[in-house]
Amino acid sequence: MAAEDAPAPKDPSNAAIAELLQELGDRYELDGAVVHRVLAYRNGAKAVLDAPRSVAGMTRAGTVTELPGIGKTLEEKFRALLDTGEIPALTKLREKYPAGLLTLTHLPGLGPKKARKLFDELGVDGPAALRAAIADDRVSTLAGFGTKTQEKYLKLLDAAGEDIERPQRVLLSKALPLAEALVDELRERGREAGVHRVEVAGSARRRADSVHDLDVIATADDAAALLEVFRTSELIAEVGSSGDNGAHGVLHSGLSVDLRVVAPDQFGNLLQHFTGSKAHNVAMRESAVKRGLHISEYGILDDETGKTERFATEEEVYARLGLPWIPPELRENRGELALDQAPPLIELADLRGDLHMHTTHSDGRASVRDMALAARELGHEYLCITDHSATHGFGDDVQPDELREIIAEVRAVDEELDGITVLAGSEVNIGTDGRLDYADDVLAELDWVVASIHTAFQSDPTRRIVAACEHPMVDVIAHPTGRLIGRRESYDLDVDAMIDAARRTGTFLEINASPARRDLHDTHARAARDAGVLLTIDSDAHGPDTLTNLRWGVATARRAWLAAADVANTRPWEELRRLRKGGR
DNA sequence: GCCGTTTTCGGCCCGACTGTTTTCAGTCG
Repeated sequence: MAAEDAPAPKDPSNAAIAELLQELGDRYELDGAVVHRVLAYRNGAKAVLDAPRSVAGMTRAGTVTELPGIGKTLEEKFRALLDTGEIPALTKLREKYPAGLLTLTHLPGLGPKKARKLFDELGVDGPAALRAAIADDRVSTLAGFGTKTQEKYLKLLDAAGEDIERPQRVLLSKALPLAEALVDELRERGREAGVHRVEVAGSARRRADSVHDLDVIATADDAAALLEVFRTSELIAEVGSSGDNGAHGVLHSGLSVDLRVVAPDQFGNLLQHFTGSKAHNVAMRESAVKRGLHISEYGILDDETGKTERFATEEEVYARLGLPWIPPELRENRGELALDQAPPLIELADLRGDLHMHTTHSDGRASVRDMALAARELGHEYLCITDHSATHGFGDDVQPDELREIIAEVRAVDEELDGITVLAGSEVNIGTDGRLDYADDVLAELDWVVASIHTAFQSDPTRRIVAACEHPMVDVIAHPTGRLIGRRESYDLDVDAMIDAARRTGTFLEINASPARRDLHDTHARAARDAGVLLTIDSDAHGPDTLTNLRWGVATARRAWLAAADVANTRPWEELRRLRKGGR
């Protein structure tokens, strides 16, 4: 094969590029760069992660500097990465400082300055060397270090064990119910403490994919009494430090919780502050400073009057800054601070049906009838049974004959049950050749066809998904990127190409509501909507209990700025069926 | 390093806590 026929090296994903920028920021910080330069790299990493399109592609097209926080220097670094496979500045910094030094900065309380000093003065190049230096009592002799610091490091090293990792994040579906249970308890048992308001703040309130801790904000007549309720809650496994207006605890799951109790007239300021995100708050403060206003968790200081104004509600905080109240899901500094009014966002109650779920015919745990009853109980107008298809593994395959039996069963249950429409569908595998694993005449008997990739992720998913979009009977592409939050990156998919194919062919794209997927994720779902593609939100339930997954899909849809009209299954089935691509 | 009702240079959010210090740097959220 001639050299020019060799397949082009794969473009680095946005996640991979963001990781490199993050590392550049960390290493420049270690190198003693001014803090704003370091921040610029971290902002760049966020911009790349938030970008709905391929940053490698944008770099080639010369449009990458349109992203906020990406300037000429970062553009050059992307070019170098694409041309040579590496960023020279990063290569140099990697030679200059050992990786173990960055690992050390993951220890809480040991930052880049301290790590650098340990390296320069004692030659400490990682956890093992730090342990040895402590054993020789050399750390406490350094200027700026003392015996307490040395003891703290030893404890941290012992606690961390062999490998020091970044703090783990917990899926929202695990964390939010725990936060809500705690809030309920504080409201109930806090009555005697004269509790006024208790709210979840932080990334859980923003409905992020995952959270690393929980923040709860409250007001009460008797703060001390409310803190006592917190400390004695059965949800709290371990009570940490605790002061007059706040307490820290650890749940049985290991998740950290901070409770802050404030005066009622500051509740809005504190809730806003602790809801974040950091990027949202920083951007909001920067723009406020230009108008002589200084925002903190305690209030808004007006330079003209010299007075700090406190607000009981978030609405008043935003109004003082000339902004509409911004729904927490939008607070990621993705354009929400330029809004004249908040966009209408979809709510769970807007969904009329659920178009992707499994039964015992494939890998589900309940029958068609039980799924239908559970869906009716939830108030759905319709549901669609979409078991796996002919090539699905693990003994969960459904051959064409069995599919016809399922269709007959679905028709019978639909006939039997009042108050809900039961539809017959399938989640059809997209093969490596881009073809589906049922013949067209079989597919033609279905009300709804879901297509997705379950195998051979490395085998050109873009071409396969585009081919599926072009199939006249495919209604929707399910969990389009294949990611599993915190566990598996998306397969190498050209999302732009998929969105374009979906728009061109009238194929819907799914926001799979399984809490470990939430796929499409927010930025991609927003890009799809902006391109004119209709989304669906589906539970992908494998039993009656997971039909309520829709909640997490709606959370993602709201983070994608979607209104009810942007989601196909907010429509009655009779209307939705007419929206399917032509020829059906 | 980015960016512009401070527009090509000079700025670039806010506050708490800790431990080491004689007034503050480093770290964190």
